[in-house]
Amino acid sequence: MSSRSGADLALLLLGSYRNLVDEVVRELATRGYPDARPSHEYAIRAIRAGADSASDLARRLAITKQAAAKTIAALVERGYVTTETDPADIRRKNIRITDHGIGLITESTAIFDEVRARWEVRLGAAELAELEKQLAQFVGDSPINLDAPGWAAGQELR
Amino acid sequence: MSSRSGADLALLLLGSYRNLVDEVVRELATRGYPDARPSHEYAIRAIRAGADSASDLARRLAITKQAAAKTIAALVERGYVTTETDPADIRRKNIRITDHGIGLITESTAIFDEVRARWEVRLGAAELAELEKQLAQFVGDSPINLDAPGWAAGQELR
DNA sequence: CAGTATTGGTCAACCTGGTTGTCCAGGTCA
DNA sequence: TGACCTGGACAACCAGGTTGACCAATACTG
Repeated sequence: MSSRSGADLALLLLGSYRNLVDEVVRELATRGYPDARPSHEYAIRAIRAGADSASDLARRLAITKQAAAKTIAALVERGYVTTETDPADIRRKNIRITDHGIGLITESTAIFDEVRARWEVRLGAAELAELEKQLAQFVGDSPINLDAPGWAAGQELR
Repeated sequence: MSSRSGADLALLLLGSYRNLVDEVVRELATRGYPDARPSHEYAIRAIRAGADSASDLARRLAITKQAAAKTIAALVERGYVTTETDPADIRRKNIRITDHGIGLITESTAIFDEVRARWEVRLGAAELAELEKQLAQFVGDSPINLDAPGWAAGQELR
């Protein structure tokens, strides 16, 4: 007999996520990044982690390369990255993060951590750490790689 | 000093949610509901909870009435609900859940609970309950009503 | 009761973040 | 040289929303 239903659990997880992320996006807007979206942050992080081409980014984020190309286009448009064709391989277009892009993830990281710190205060450090450990278990048996958070900003599943 | 970053925490939450929901959708497909999507389930639950018109559903799910109308159209198309104009108010179109719709949420609820039960086995009942209590805190201070899970299947935030 | 305000629904256009499918030019390797 | 990857791009589409404009029916008010 569960005190809560499984469906509620799903809503709790999603609700917590959205609370956290919405807060970050909101705060980011007030700090000079009004057009930054979560998917941008994840993409820039992936690029920084080594995804220096569209195909590369697609693999990291576990999305199609077309989707990756669109994301990159959005990032370029907002000035977070630039692209230039690879001299060694004409097909390739190397992605480089601009200072503005660096600024974005720097701020974003800070805000994420601030919100987490607030949660830590409310829950207690040990409790939050425990919670994260438990969540990691649920994610851990997933076929999806957490290092590759692309599935993050996705559709619901098709 | 955090053992984990705030950004990771976000990913853990989202990852757990998607693991849970993907599992439910997948299993639902094998049990005769191959076209059921999470948003459908949430919508039918809201309807069952009393949202008997499009505007009503919109309020419950905290989406626009146009979006609610689209969702209802999808539900009708799939045979989960039917609509008929209210005899007492010609404008209104009352929604009624079909047997097929009842079947969907019955199965869905069962599957959600099954997955939750598996998590419970892995974590321990007390631990999972604690986790849910903690998540409820994060969601609790939200302006959004958890009884109204519509914000659930949404865009990232605009 | 008339007149105004609210409410339920619909159409149309658009957005985001993805998806297929098709295609080609440029590199890789037998 | 020829057969094959691989990076990228174009086009069309989808889900699940959004705005905005609008109309008809009901409700409220003087």
